[in-house]
Amino acid sequence: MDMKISFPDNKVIDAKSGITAGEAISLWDKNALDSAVAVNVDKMPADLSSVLNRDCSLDVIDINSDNGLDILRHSISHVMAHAVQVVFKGTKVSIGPSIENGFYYDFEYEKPFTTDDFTKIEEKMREIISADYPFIREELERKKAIELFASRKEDYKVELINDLPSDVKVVSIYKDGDYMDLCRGPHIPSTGKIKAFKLLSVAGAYWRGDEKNKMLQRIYGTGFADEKSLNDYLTLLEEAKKRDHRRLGKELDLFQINEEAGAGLIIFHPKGMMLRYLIEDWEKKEHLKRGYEMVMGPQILKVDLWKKSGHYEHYRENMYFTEIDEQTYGIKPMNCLAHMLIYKSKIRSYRDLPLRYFELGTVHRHEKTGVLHGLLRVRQFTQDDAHILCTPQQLNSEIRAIADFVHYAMGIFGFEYEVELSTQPADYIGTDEDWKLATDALRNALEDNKIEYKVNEGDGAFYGPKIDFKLKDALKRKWQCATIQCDFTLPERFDLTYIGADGERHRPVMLHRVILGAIERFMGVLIEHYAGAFPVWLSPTQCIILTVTDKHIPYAETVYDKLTQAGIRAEKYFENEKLGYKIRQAQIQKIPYMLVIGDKEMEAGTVAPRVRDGSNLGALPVQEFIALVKEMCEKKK
RNA sequence: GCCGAUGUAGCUCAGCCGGCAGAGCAACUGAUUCGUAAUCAGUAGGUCGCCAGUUCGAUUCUGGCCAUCGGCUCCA
Repeated sequence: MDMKISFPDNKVIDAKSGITAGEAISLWDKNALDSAVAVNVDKMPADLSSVLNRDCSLDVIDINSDNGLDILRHSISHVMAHAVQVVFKGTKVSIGPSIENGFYYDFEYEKPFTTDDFTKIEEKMREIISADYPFIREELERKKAIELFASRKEDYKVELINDLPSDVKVVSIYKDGDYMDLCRGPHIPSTGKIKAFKLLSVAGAYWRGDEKNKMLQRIYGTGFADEKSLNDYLTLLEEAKKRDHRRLGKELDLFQINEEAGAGLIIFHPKGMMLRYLIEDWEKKEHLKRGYEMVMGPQILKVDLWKKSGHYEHYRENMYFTEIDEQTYGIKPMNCLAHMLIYKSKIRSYRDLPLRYFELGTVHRHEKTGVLHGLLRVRQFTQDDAHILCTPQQLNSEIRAIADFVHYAMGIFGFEYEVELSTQPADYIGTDEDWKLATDALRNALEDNKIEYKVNEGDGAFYGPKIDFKLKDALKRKWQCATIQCDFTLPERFDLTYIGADGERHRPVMLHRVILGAIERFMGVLIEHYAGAFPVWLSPTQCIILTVTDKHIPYAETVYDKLTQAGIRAEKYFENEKLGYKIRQAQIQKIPYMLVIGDKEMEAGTVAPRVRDGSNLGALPVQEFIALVKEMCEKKK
């Protein structure tokens, strides 16, 4: 029986029913199979070995495509599980998907795996690869599959099959050599197709991601189409390590986290504080331009107020409390409460709205020890927080204005970001009706303004849904910085009202929002983003003056004075060292400009700026250099 | 909080299967006065994370705690 198979180039070939997808592909293009890992049959992914018996369209999944790489990595995870079960008898397997940049597999084994075990596992993997076992797909009736995995004591697999929806009658398994795994597929044709892989790390991971479940051992690894791509990736990891903000924070003398002071608490050194000051100063001005008013609330507020807001009930675990004169106070984990009280201090008219209260508010949250991470996850941090109280009709334009603000701010720093809409979580306050209103308000604002977003179900704050802006750092990790949260509940709980045009009392809506998020976290991301080489406007030290010999010091002093008088952040480096040494030191400190002062400059009354990138601006009068730096600051370069 | 690893000089890291603690860089002193990524010599610097236990003796072995790192869970 003949059938017609079509390909993406619109070529249609006739083939006998019963040939495999792989055979069909080589009939179409004899070279296409070389880099093929799987195939889409009528847009559904399938193995190259899958048998065709009706008219269909085929589309090769190339190893160099994102999809192909996923399939390759997933197959490598099977090979790793295979190897682990051979090397460590009695290991139970659970799940092993491909992930961004690699794959992992979760195991249960009596003893902890260490990175030293990787050598043995990798060796066994290489054996499996050179044996070139084909990946063989088999379909089993659900009950049979349960029996099969139960007989092999693979409890996790049994649980997975049991939990499949009841309409699933048949499951697929894949075999390579004497290993078998429950798997949807597809897989690469055989283990020999694997050319480049490496195991990277081992870590604990809860079964099914639930902390109530047993903790399994997760081995992370990665794989690529070829050795070179793998090495490029490993080099990239090394480069990323070099721009780790914790390392740069030390090297550039920006901040410390001191064991004696406490975990998750940042101590800013002069240079780190200068960076912070520059960011905050810029940000305050930007807020004032946009109709925000600066306010400030206290660090601690009586516990009853936290009960009123719902924080006590829903956020207590993350809060610190203290006793003063037999009264319990909560140390603020959020800034909204004082802002509510400011609103309530007067009778408000619809003409007053929107009110935009802005505070660089320092908050404390009791984060679990295991999650603390440099500047990115801390216990005390300062948010560039604002609460906007407005009428429901004003929501849309306010949200738009915030989204524009975020876009502008991210542009200044050159960050890419993605937008997510997070909806009602399991633990929440307020009515479902208000939640719907709030969620719709956010969604409509996104849609009206044609902002692309994805939905994060159940990820909202306890008092309202939110729009999250996730920016990407050097390691391509996504960090939540800006967020907009829509809240109908707190105005209700605090009985906030305004007098409308109709003379009646109405309830305002509140938007919580941050632009940079936490200043600490933002700085961490910023350090990695710039690899410590801050643009001129943000550099704690903008230029460093290097003397060639001691006799140039008096003139260098006059240059230093002119620069500092002009508001340029300059440093002296007049030590008795060779120029090359000083340049090296300045280079390591990533200072934007080095001003070399020698005979030529002294005689001509100039400076010779060497730029951080190694280029040279030649001799410039000091005033000209000052103008240049000022222009850079003006342009936020 | 959970799993695993780690904690030695300001920094990066050796070392110790129980017997006086080591290097490079940085710092300090001196010599050198030098033109675009490391001049030479010398000096000083450590309760070997903290607290117990075992031992004649613990930085080393054991236990607890603290902190850090890689993840999980949670989050700005």
